[in-house]
Amino acid sequence: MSERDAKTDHILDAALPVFVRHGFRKASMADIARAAGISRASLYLNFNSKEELFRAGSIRAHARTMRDVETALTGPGDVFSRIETAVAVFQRELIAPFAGSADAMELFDANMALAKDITLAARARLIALLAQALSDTETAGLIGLGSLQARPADVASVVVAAMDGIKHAEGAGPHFEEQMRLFVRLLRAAIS
Amino acid sequence: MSERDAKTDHILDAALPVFVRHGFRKASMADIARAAGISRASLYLNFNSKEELFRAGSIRAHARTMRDVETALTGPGDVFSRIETAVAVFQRELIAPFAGSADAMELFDANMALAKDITLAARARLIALLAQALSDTETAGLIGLGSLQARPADVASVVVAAMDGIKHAEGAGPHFEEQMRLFVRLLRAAIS
DNA sequence: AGACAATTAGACAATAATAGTCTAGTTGTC
DNA sequence: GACAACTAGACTATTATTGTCTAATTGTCT
Repeated sequence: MSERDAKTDHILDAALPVFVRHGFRKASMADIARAAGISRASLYLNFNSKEELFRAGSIRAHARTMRDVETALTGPGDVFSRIETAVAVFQRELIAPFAGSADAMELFDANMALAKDITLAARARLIALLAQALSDTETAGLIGLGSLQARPADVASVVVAAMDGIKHAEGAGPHFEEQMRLFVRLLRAAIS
Repeated sequence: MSERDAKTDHILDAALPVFVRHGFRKASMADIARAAGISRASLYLNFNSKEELFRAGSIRAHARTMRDVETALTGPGDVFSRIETAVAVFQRELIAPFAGSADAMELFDANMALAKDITLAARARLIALLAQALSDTETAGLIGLGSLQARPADVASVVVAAMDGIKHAEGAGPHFEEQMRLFVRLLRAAIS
């Protein structure tokens, strides 16, 4: 890792809790510079604007998460437990850290305004990865999608949609993993 | 309680977490109005300025705390346990709620700027109450201050100073009550 | 109905905070 | 000394916030 990347990482590490605490709008570049232990001028040497900085943070978080999601899907266990883990990773790394913020809505709005492409691409990739896992497992004869009359990609889409729905349910904080486990049991029963 | 006081209380209840979360400067009147579920215009009908609102909150917190401190000092137990409880109450109600904030320093600064008189009066009253408790106990012959060559008010001042010192010690969050208990044991050993 | 008090959304000007840029000076490294 | 990275601080343009005001709305009382 280059010096430059290390510094970028350090700044983003410092910026994250500032955004979580204050939201995008109220988090000032001065706050972020102070948190990173550098001057405001230096901060602008690394990022041309607050929006670019936020976008870089979103890009890094998505990249890390998708790496972990891939790891989860190539790990041990049957396809259901791997899907369950992958979805849990996606939720834990990309959603939970911000959902706890009082400005969660504003942060998600900022993300869609500044990193919509990244966010949608990651979501599409998650669906594709889940579909691939299902497809491989079906080819191996371990599950059967015939009874559902659905392609792997369709099932993967439903899994991700369910994840979204469970996430958005009220008071879903501690319930997410539990509800997601239930959904996976349901899935397992349907296509095993 | 009049309707007016109930509304005032409701607003202050809503404003407190906003100040704790954002600090005085970044907490806007719009934030507070939203938290209280009223319009900004209505907020200005109840408080003429943000500073006046903050001051009212400080006044209320100090009044409540001093009431609880008095209760603690007239409660059961020997004078040492009563002092320990009283100081713990003072700390828990007036300091701990803000010390947890990321903007703790700014909040204490704002308080000294806007409610210095209230704050110093409460502190003086705490010392006076402790001194009175010590004095009564000495009159009853249960403790002796002679060996220290100190008046009750002097001992009370030292107790409060110790409280401050322990509060300000680094990482004192969970250690406060424990260290304060130790100090009280020390006090007990000295003048019992 | 009509008077009344409390509230609201929204406009408004004055003030303050912030973003982004720039300069001059510092520090540490080759 | 040359160089790159950094810094404090000044600076303007933009944006946010404060505190005030008006007109409209709502609910309450007579």
